[in-house]
Amino acid sequence: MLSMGRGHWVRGIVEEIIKRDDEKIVIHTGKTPSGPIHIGAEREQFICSAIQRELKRRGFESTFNLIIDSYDPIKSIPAALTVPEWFEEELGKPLSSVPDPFGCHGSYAHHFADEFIRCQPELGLSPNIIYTHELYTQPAMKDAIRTVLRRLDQLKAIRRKYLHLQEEDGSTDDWNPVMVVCEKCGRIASMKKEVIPNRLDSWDLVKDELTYTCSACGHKGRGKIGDLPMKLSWRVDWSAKWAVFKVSCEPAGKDHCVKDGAYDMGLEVCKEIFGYRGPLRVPYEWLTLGEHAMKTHKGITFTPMEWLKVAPPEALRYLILSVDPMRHISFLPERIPDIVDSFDRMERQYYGIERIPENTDVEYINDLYRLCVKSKPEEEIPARLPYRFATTIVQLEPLLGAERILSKSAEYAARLRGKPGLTPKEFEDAKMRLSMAAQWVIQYAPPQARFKISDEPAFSTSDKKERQFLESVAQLVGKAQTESELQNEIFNAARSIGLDPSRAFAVLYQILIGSEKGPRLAPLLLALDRDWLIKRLRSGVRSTSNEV
RNA sequence: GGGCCUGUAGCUCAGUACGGUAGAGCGAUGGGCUCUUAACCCAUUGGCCAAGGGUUCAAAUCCCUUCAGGCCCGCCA
Repeated sequence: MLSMGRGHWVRGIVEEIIKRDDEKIVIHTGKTPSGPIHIGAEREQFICSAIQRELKRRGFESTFNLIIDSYDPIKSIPAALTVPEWFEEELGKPLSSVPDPFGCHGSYAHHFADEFIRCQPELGLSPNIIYTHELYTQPAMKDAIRTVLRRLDQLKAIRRKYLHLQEEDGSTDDWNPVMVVCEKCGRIASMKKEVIPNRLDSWDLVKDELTYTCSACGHKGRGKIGDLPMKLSWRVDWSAKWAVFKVSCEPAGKDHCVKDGAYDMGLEVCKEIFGYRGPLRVPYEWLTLGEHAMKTHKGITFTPMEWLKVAPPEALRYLILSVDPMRHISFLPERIPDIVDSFDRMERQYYGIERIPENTDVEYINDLYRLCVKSKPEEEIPARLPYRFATTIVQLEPLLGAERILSKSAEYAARLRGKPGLTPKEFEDAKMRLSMAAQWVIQYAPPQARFKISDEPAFSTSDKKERQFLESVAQLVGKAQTESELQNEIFNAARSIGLDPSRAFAVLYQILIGSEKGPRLAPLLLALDRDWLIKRLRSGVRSTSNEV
């Protein structure tokens, strides 16, 4: 996709949008809050965000709406969710009128939508939020319902074509796409074995009246189109919103973009029934959790909120926006340090302090960086605490304490940029990365990335020089030392005994953390309780002297 | 049955729209650094570009055919 001077893929999309010459540019995206909304949904959000930013860069204003499909019926309860027994009764009601099983929001829809929405500003996104249960009270949507009923035969023909239904004349096709929320039981569909929407029995467009039968409780109702709570079914609903909002562009997952799929049919309905040409389609592939697709209903999810606990928002934007929409992204939480470090590298390239590989489009880097930062790039490159470093030092917290971890980290981050210290903003960033890294270590770090001081030494030596060395170090730590003195003294001790320094360090790490390598030694030794440390060092000798 | 995506170094992937003879990061190995913040620097190691055929002076790139993996087409983005 990228090559010399071409820039980011979003440019191509934006060019097509501009070519449409819409009066107003409206970008849409939607999500059904049927359960926890996972990180894959952010792909659509970020694509829209990127489009909006690129439009702005070219001097075009645009509107970015996030439609929450809160009026859809709840069809099942996600496996990962524990709900009260009586929740079965809620199936078939609009998500917006199902109670929040956690009790903290006004409805089921609000609970899950809200968690997602609250993450959006953190991720550099600021869509207008539109709930469909509110949208459907608007006159424009009521009109859309009237339009659909007026042109029902034409609509049915389109539907038959896309769903490959046999009957040619449609004489037995009594389908209609208008669903009514039952005044008696509150359901919009029954969920017994399959989804059976509440249907209209009759309608009178002159009187603006209709009758319906509830498929769940059997209630027969009647009322004005303007008064009754109702919605259009899926593919027609999508088109209606396109037409009502005059949507210029809406990305969609590959499932909807299949030939003769929902998007194709939606566009035709939009054009033929509502008289609007419909949006530019931007198809995108899925973001999977390793090998597996995320499935809300099976509880296989990773949510934006979980991301924000362990990694910076820019890195998520980077993960998603650095990949062509039609390419599949395989995400694994274990790889977060790679992702953050890659983002940092790109940042350094943007600011010209890291070499850009040959054949790489500089414009692409520039575009991508601007799309990844939350608002605008800073004048100067911010000093960053490398995430991988953070994952290491944070594991020393039980020994060094939070304060020294923080000061060490700040010092290190500043030194990497050749600065005397961090600005308050950079300091906050470093602090944030430390807490994220700490959380990552707890939740996602693979075994080789973890270490800790073992309670019992897992190592002892019978080598004479090594034993002598350990004794020297035990004596060294008994004296007051600065870090650099101690570090040098350890080297000197090893040399004077004739022990290879790298071996000497390995021995110490083995005794302390059961590994060949570890964090810088002197600060670690000084941070430990002195008596404990001396005992530990000598234990590495004593246990063998018993054997000998 | 129909459609989409992917297959390039141990790993993650650039490079494919406009063909010019394979790159990056990570890893691994070796070395350096009065000697380790798993740092840094240097070097080395790495690939029949899934397979076959075609077009061409020239193919990872275009065309055709296979194979493998993933996914979608019943309101899951």
